[in-house]
Amino acid sequence: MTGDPHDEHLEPVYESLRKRGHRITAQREIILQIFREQPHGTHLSAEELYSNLLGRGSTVSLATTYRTLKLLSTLGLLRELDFAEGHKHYELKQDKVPHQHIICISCNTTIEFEDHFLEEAGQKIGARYNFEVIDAQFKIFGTCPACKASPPTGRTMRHNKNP
Amino acid sequence: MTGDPHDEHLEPVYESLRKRGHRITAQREIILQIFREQPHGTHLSAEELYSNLLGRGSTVSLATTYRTLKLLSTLGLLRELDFAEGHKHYELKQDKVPHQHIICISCNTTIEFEDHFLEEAGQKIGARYNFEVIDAQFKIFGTCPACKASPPTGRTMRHNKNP
DNA sequence: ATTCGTGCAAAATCTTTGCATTCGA
DNA sequence: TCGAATGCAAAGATTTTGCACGAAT
Repeated sequence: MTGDPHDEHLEPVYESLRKRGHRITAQREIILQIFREQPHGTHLSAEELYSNLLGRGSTVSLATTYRTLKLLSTLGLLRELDFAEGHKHYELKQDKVPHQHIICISCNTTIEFEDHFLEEAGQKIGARYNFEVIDAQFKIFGTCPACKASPPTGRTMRHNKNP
Repeated sequence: MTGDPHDEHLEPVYESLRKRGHRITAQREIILQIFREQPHGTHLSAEELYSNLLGRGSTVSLATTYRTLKLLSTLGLLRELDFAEGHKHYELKQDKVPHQHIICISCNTTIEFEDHFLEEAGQKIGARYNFEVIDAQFKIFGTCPACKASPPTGRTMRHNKNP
């Protein structure tokens, strides 16, 4: 994209780390790399990221995976998303317009959409309360067309867990 | 408020339960009762609700507490809120304008605000995708004025857990 | 009478942490 | 060098579940 791949450490992402006294380790680099490779809008859970890491031969531990996700989220480099599934998801925070989510509480399907107004609203409202805004998330929970048509089962519904 | 307290079972809340074949049990009643008694905007975690139950002599089990919270959320009677603290919070869904939240990722303080536009936006966007909207949540994560001024510690920050 | 809901306790998930070692600045 | 970061394994926290009994319709 920018040309020289060795400019990496000059990227704002690494600046954010350095600025606050955090070190740039191989583990943090590869984790950020994985997020960069994801199609825009992809959100990974800690386990998914960990599997991806193992898949490419990395020896990053699960503990470090969690620690890194938390750190990067705190720094505002990742968005921490919660779809009420019992675990969190993370995605790289782009400079572009962030997207928001619609989540089906029956099948967990998520649909993404962009909305400039919501972004601005987050900034404005945060400013109103003197908050330093890291991320604004708009989430719509409901039932998707498919699940409206055919409920999971006739009886007590259940979220998809281990299919 | 309305007059006759025995109209309870005619309330829309109970209608929602019956309508879908769910029974009205003493456990569900007392849990709903507790939520009704909370000041508007209060959000309880499962454990907080459970403590409240025990406090008033109820013998509702923690398992039922969880099951009821999930059921009532699915029915749209409660809002399930996630402030990235590792556990969820619930609040009674009022007919009034729902409020949204600003959360400090450092001290976990939450501030509430209302915004008519956001409510409408949730409905409209959901409709655009043919979703049956149960709840729309706008959350702003950031650092509150106090924490901006005095970071928790000089070193690695940590969320408040068991003070 | 049925069928759903509950309680109990065990289990499953997800995440965090203490400590010794390793590594980045 | 020297504190920050990591790996490992164990612990913690939160939520779910199987089963037998009790309750609501």
